[in-house]
Amino acid sequence: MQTWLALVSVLIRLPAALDGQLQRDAGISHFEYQVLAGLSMTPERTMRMSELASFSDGSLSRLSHVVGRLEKRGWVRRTPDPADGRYTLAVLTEDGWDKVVATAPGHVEAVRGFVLDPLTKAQTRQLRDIGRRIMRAIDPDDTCLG
Amino acid sequence: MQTWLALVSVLIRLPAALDGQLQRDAGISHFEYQVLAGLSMTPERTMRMSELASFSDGSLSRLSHVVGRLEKRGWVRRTPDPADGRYTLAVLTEDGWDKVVATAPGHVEAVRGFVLDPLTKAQTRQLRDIGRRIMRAIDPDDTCLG
DNA sequence: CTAGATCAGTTGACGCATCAAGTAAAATCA
DNA sequence: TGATTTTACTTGATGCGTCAACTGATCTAG
Repeated sequence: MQTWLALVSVLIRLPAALDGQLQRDAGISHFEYQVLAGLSMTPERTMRMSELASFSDGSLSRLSHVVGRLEKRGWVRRTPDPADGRYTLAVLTEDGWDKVVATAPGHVEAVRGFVLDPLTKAQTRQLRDIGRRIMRAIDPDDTCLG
Repeated sequence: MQTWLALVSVLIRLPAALDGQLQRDAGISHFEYQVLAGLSMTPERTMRMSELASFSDGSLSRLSHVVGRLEKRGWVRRTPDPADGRYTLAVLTEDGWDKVVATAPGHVEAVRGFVLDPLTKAQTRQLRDIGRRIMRAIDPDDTCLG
């Protein structure tokens, strides 16, 4: 019960704190950051919309709206996949890359400050395992986690 | 890093899973449930709006909107606090009490299924401590947690 | 080779959260 | 006592996420 109440607060307040940091320092939401960061991590800075959606834990519809906005800001562009016209490729532009490079350090520091630093090494390891167990309970046939 | 990726998924998917269960089974959001459950836990089934807001980890504005909806559904009513006219008391109605009683078991079971059951006893204890440490890092002068 | 089914993505309407501005009651101070 | 400030809350405009309906491309059966 105590565990649960502690967790509920974290579930609400930690995302709010992280969103706040990104919004203040970079003018983007955490979801937008995940999208840009996801693209930046691939060799070609490119991903299919559906891949990107599951990577960033969002629906395809949500991603479509968000990428639309990111496109207007000049950080992403879309092209049909030459290999299969049903897929759409989201590509990080040069400006988008710069945005990620400028934003990442502050965000990583916030994550450290809020989550990693307050915990012991053992707790950090435990938390990784705890997270995986919970994810398995929520969605047994999920393949996102290593 | 692995810890962080695991945690991000939990932060997004666990609330979604819990919201989903409540929405399907009771037609209310997790926040609405927290509000009703909070009121149901006090002896007089009554709380000041500002107390209720901090209990349920939401802004006063958000609570005001939500209580407005709950009032329309007949589960809560509002009266000015006789002791101080600035405060508004939110009171759980009989129908509201019945709603909580009908909803709680399914929700508790979902929490068990998603969070508590997959973890060992030691992990559950660890998670409580982890949650508190994170909350302290986010908001050092927060008094919500025991 | 073509008719239907399926897959990937987009779009628009609706609901909820957030922010800024507003109201009303109590406290503070002149 | 009256004027100002503070506190508690409400309201309305705006923006984002969700759901259902849609478009177009590819696959499959006959």
